[in-house]
Amino acid sequence: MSRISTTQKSRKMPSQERSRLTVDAIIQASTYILTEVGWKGFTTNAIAERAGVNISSLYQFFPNKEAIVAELQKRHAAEMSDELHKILQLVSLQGSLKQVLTLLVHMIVEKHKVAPAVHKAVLEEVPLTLKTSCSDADSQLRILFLEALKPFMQNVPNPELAIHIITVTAQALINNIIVERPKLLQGTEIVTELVALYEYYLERPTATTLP
Amino acid sequence: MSRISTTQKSRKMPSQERSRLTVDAIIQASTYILTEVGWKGFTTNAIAERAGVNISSLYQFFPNKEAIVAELQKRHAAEMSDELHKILQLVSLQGSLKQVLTLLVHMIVEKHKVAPAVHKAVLEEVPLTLKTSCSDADSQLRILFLEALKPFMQNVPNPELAIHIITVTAQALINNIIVERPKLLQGTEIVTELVALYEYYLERPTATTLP
Amino acid sequence: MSRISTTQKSRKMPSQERSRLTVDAIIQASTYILTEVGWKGFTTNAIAERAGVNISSLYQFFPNKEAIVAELQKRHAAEMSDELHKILQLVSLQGSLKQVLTLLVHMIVEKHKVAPAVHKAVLEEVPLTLKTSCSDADSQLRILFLEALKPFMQNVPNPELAIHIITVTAQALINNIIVERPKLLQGTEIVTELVALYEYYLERPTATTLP
Amino acid sequence: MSRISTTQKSRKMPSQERSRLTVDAIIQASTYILTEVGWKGFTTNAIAERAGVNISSLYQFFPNKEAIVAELQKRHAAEMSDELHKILQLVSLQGSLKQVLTLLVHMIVEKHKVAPAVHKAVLEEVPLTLKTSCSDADSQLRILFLEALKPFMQNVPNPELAIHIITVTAQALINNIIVERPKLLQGTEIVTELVALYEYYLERPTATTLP
DNA sequence: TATGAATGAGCGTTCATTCAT
DNA sequence: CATGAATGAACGCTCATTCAT
Repeated sequence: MSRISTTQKSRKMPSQERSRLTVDAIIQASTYILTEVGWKGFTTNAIAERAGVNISSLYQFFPNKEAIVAELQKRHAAEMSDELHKILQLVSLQGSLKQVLTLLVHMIVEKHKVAPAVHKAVLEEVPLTLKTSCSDADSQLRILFLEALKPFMQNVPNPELAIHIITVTAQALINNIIVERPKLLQGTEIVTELVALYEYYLERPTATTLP
Repeated sequence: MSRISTTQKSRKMPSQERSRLTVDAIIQASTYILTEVGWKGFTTNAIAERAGVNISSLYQFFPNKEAIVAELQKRHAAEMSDELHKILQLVSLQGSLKQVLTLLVHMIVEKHKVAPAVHKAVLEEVPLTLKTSCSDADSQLRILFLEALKPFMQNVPNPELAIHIITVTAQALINNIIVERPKLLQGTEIVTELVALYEYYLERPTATTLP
Repeated sequence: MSRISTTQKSRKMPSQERSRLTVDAIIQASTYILTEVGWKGFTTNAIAERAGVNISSLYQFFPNKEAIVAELQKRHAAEMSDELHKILQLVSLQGSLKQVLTLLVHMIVEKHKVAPAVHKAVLEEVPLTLKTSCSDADSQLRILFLEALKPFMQNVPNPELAIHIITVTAQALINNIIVERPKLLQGTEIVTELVALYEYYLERPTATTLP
Repeated sequence: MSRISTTQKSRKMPSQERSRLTVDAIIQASTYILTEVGWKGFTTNAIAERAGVNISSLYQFFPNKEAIVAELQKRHAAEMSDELHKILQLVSLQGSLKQVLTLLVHMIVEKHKVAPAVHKAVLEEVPLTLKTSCSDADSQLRILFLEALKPFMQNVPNPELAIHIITVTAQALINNIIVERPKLLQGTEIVTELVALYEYYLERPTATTLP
């Protein structure tokens, strides 16, 4: 399965104000189509038409369709990352594990409530084969999480793995809830449950051993 | 988003043995293409060619492409379900929570190791829009889990939600590990961690309350 | 400059009578467009439309545009080859060099008169990069020429090269005349000249040496 | 002072001088692309980018793509012509036919060896439909050839046609050899053969008649 | 019934060329 | 004037699906 590198010759970055608008229109149209129509309708022609720009203009700024998807993901990840960043720095040095966890989980859930459509679309519609590793944003995020939660860990043999498990499961669960049980997002139950899930996982009474 | 009815009944009940073989050939070819080539190569023509059946024959047994995907997922889910069924019945009445959890998680992990390609393909390649809710198989499974783990629960306000959380997170985590850290599957660490994650989540020392 | 092999997976050969007609229609339409419109108008869509077949049908029998060009050339070369074959076998064993040469050149010229449009189109319109080596037909032809003319050669150091030179120059000259001086084809002058050109080249009075 | 002159320059001369540079850059870029990439990559945008000039500037000096091709051919033809000019004037009045022919053919071959890439590109990549008749350069050249070789002709009924035949066939053969048998260019065999071909064609023992 | 042939709709992408600043 | 941005018109090609034998 040969894949063309997504980051090939990224077409000219817009230098004039005019083209900045064009690029924004394309991104906006892409977002709209992905969220409202889905991946099947996510065609370059449709995007250009919805953006009100010529298809060739689209290709002047994005070398191919994948690049649009990548940009979408990049922007989405950056948004999330920024916000998390701020909050993490605020809460990291104060409070109990439960308090910190509550804040973190609450924040994640809130973040997902804000733009659930985009989030869902990026996560659900884009074929996983096209997903950029997001490693930059993700790994940075995990480092922050690690630093914020490490002080509370007890008997955790592999803190980095624990953080990995937490972030992956939290993301997955919230996404699943968005899709399958959206009403749960409106209460606090889901936050409570996730805090409960992770609290004792990090503060283990004794080392976990197989009997 | 208008969707064409996905789950029309398969046009023809394979009453004869020949039909059964044809359908199997199609399913087998579909599986091969999905795992070895990916969703992009998953075209009805390609499937028919690989299956050695005429494209029209394919459409005699499957009303459209989605039906093939649905059948694939159905078979895959059924396979998993069956196995889980058996094991769950074996272990449900004996041992401690940790033992039961260990067995369950170990089993899930093992199951994923056996056919990771198919699993990954069904999970990663098929656009989520096409994913049948799998509610039949899944909900049955969750009932089994619920029955197996309920006796151990302490201070769990919503057992059904807890099971939901466990199954969703476990699936997600294992899938993530298959994709991003496949080497972890070879050791027992991941099982240990998941057991640790769920053990105290189900046997909570005291009711979880926000301070 | 990477080239994709032209002879990749040549699509299904037509087995039914119906598709034979389709292929013929495509070839005929291709010929028409190439001769009457030129390379610039030689698009697969135009060919299909002119042929009265669906564009997809075209691609059912030709893997890509190059394959159509190749088929065109193949058929054209085969036609020429066949005729030359026959005539060469007739004249090879009788007459003087001048007579044989006259027949050969006359035949080539006549052949070009018959289908000058196709010939010109294949030779002039198709970018040389797409020209198949034609080695099969051409080399066979040259072998025939060699056998027919070798008995007459005197003091020719490299008969095979001489044949190469003769065929290449004859082709080129006639093509040039078709394009630039078509009226010359109507008289016998051009035949006379070519015979004169080749006659003494093959029957050299003495070995050619540099003084 | 220098400032004034500079201003003057930048108003008048330099604009012409600049234009020249721009045109040269375009021509140079065109040559590069045609030789190194081929006709398929020969797009106005690519040319402008490679030349380091804006696409609109390109269209300020060339009304369309064809004009670039024409200029390319014109310059190439002029180059060849110039050189031939000089040599022809040198050799025309001395030596035997064989000597003159040898010099001429040798010169043509050498000329092709020098810039075979450009030559080949202009000849092979440009669709023949776009080829300018080159009549200016070519006909001038042929006149020179005619004057140089006419004194040696014996029993040649149509000297002008003979020259036409010689130039066309020589060009074609050498081009063919560049493409198909480039190794032949390294020896003298090809020169010898061409001289042999033309020598007796021009000095015919007796008038050529059909029996 | 099983098969080869057919097809409409559309996709991603390009390019020669022109506008507008 | 020079430049970045814009654009219309295609182009090569695919695919899910249906027809006709």
